Amino acid sequence: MSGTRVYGIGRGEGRPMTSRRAAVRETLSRNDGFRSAQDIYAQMRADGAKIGLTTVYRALQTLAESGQVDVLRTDDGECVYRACATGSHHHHLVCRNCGRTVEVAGPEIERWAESVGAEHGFTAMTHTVEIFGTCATCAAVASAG
Amino acid sequence: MSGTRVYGIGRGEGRPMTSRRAAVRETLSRNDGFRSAQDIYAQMRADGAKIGLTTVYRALQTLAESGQVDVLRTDDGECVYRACATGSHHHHLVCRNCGRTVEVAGPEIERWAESVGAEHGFTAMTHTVEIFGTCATCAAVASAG
DNA sequence: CCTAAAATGAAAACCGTTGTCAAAACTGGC
DNA sequence: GCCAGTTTTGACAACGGTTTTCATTTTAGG
Repeated sequence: MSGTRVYGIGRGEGRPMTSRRAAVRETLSRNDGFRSAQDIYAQMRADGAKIGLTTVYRALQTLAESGQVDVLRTDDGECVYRACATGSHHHHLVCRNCGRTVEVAGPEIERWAESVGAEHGFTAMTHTVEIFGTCATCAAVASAG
Repeated sequence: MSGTRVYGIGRGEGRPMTSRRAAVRETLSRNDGFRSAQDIYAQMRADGAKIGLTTVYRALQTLAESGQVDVLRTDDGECVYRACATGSHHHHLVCRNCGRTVEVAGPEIERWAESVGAEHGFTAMTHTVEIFGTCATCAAVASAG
């Protein structure tokens, strides 16, 4: 992943970009895959940052609201976040082992979802599409180890 | 939805079908959409059933493990369950207002997910695809009221 | 019946997350 | 620089869905 691309730095999107929020975003963007609030908190503390868990939670949800990071829910109900390279609509191909994530577009999926909904009289459609798999690296490690 | 179709009644799938489990499944199958454990519990108690919340949780997860009901997570992290008419792989078109659910097949989606994964060297792919919208009935009510 | 194994349920524990509230850090005037 | 007003921060408590614990009840076989 790219990692250093940031969005509207210095102005924020609705809310001011405080130092803590910037630090949270920066930490998140150094990560390849989706990370939980507690992961980010632990990582920041390990790096010597002075920040509270509550603030990390708040920063992440602010960033999510403003569209600067993507949110997902894991199977066990945990919220995980990721600083995606693109602000436009996309889906994710996620390694279930290491969390490595590839952003994928799927225009045919958008069309499919729309038509399925219309077919049944539904309107104002939205959808969630995530693909999980084992990435090449993890598969190699698994077969070698 | 059909509602009365049941699966392997009287034998279970891995675990015995106890009276409570049967009651939970029966209650769930009387519902159109996805329902939470607490919904089912409340409904059963309202119907006069003598059952504990813990048992409802356990019954639902047993039924889910054995593939007799489908599980989803709502945006706020709640687990919701549904007795689907088909045991084979499918997706859901869910009314975000009333929960009414239509089961949809999407062979092109399966192919798409598979090829996207392969393209990036991923293996053992799985995916989650859910479509949300406002059903015709709810849209009508909203515009009338 | 009688016993062993499984299921049940009330209450406690869990755990991610959100609310509370006082202290700290910004903000725009003076 | 200093002040009043507002926002942010963070330790801690509370919340809510879910799971665990454990004593009791039910079920299945002899």
